[in-house]
Amino acid sequence: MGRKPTGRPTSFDIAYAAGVSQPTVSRALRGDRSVSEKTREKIKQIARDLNYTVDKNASSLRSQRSNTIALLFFEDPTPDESMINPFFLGMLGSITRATADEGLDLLISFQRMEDDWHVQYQDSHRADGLILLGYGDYTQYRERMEQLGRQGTHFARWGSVSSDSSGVTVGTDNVAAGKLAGEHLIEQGRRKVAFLGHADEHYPEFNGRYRGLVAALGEAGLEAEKGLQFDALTTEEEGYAAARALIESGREFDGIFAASDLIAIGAMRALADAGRRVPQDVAIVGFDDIPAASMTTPPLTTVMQDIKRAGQVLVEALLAQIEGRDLPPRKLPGKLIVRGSSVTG
Amino acid sequence: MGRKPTGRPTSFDIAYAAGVSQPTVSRALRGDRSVSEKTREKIKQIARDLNYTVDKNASSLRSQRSNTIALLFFEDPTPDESMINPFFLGMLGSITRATADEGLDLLISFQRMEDDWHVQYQDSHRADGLILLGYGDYTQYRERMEQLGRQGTHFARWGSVSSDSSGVTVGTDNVAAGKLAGEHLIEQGRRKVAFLGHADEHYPEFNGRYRGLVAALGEAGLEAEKGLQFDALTTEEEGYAAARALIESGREFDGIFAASDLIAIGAMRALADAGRRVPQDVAIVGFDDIPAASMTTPPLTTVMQDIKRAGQVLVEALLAQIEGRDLPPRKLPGKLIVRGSSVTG
DNA sequence: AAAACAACAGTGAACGTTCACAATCTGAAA
DNA sequence: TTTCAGATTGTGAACGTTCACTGTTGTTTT
Repeated sequence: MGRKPTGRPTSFDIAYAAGVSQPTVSRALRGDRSVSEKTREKIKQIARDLNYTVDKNASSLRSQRSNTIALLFFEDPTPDESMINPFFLGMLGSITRATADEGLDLLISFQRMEDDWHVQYQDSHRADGLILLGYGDYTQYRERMEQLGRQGTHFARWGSVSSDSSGVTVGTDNVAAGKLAGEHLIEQGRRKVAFLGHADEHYPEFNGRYRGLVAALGEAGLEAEKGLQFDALTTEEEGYAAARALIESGREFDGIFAASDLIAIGAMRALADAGRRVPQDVAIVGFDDIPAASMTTPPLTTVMQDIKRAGQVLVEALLAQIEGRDLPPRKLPGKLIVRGSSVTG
Repeated sequence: MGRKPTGRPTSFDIAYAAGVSQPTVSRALRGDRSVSEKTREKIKQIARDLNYTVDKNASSLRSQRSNTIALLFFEDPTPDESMINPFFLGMLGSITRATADEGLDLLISFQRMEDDWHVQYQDSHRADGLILLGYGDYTQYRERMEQLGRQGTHFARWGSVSSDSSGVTVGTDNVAAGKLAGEHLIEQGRRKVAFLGHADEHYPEFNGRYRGLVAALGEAGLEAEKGLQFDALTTEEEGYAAARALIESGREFDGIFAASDLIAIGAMRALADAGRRVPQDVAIVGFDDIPAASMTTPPLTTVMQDIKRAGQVLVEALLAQIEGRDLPPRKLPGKLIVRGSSVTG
């Protein structure tokens, strides 16, 4: 008689060994206050001895809470699936850390815009909420987000902070950060600053950075030439192409503010190919501070996004939302990192 | 009468609507062959209409299978937690893709060597198996792996392929790959090739690469000078320091094989600071082919590890092990990527 | 001393599946 | 006609927790 000899121990085994009822074991291990210290210690000790761990599935099923969140990367139709935006990879590290600190598990998934199983994550009780990271044309996934909102799915998103109807958004204050970059270039004596990156409202983050640059120029009594803005998505190739277009336009310029580091790196290569010296002929500032930024020659001046804080804030905001108290959108400051690509001497 | 009006639908709701029993719904959606096509279609349609999805927790609890695997990064005590080895980040992308293709969810977690909750993932039924990625002193986590083995935990590991007692190991054929690098340098006319990276048995991967280099030199009738090997872990800083030590040793050298790209990048910086030209004075070859490798000036010649395939093979091996059929260790070939850092003209 | 209240532990059910087995219904074999 | 294998579906239980209550103490209040 007795229980089957095989398999991992359950809370019943612990209860039997401790001489208490099974729910008491559950309460004790969960930290419920209504268990006396003495009993709790005893139970914990036995659990440790028997190598017992709470079954996550049973626990989640009964409590309807998985203590897991899903991190979803949305990519624009990327030709090469393996090449992930390094900035988001950094974010991944930070979010991992933040979730671990909260005792949450993290499920991750890369998705293309076309897919739509993201809607399933919370429905199937795999996760209590979602964190969305994505870039590319904003309007494309605005619709998805509204769908999530309608379903009552909890989610937090990194991106341009605006008055979205649902979910919480956390993002860098792009306008202020762009202004930092502009002011720095102006301080370095640059007068004709080009902007590489999409600047229309489909790309609200880039757009904010552009507006910041324009504002900085304006305050210095300079004018932002419209002809000095060239579209580029955040890849090295597009940065190269945009810089090439800029050079071939024949317009004069002595500074470049690139909407992302990858664009800046591509641009630096184009400048080198065209025989323009960085920083002597052209000072260049990027955005993101990805690891590669410090490895270029010359090292790239850039605006750092506070990735570490970003992860914390995203998780915080998501948890708040899950618990029913909605948080307002949050803007994080950017920080200028001055390196060799923008200062002479 | 009737069920409570709120909450998401369960399989009972679908069963009621379809006029069948609840287990039949489960069978139909699961793809069980013993359900007639007609019934299955009907059930699937209704499920779609009612926006029903199977509850992952209930399913996993009953079936004792979570269809989830956990990806664990082991880091050596890293001062800056946010800086993750870019090579492993690439691997992450590949593993994500592979798990998604198999219909598996992926749980991720970064751990320091000191932690030991990794043992819990399978016990608590969060995951069916583990994939381990890590670098640093091998002996440090050899012990952990044996513990996992004793517990009967399923796991696959990326690293140096050897005769480990438990788990499956998948890795690049480091000796062959190192030989590729050596042969290339020799072809470029280099005769005194230094190796930057730990080369002792505590770091079996680096050790294999070193042995490959020595073999290539040997076959060309050259000798590997022991004084030309300098320790370095896989960071830019250590690469810089190692190259610095090499230069200051006063020994002659005209080629460098770095055990990783990060080391190579650090070394290139040290060479530049010392006024040595790459590739004219010193040809340099790295290992990994991380994204930054193509962005340095000059672009870095390196040995590419087949990341994409690696992810597939790891997942494959793990699944096989979970299903009880153990697979032998797998070695993947490396591929030489020639760029500007090793060829003149 | 009776009543009221904590503090703690036990009881039975519920979460939403999947499993093992029994039951039904077909059409074909005997 | 009887029988039986094969194809479907239904029945009851089980997976291992957590939840909502009920009970039992011992302590404090009036």
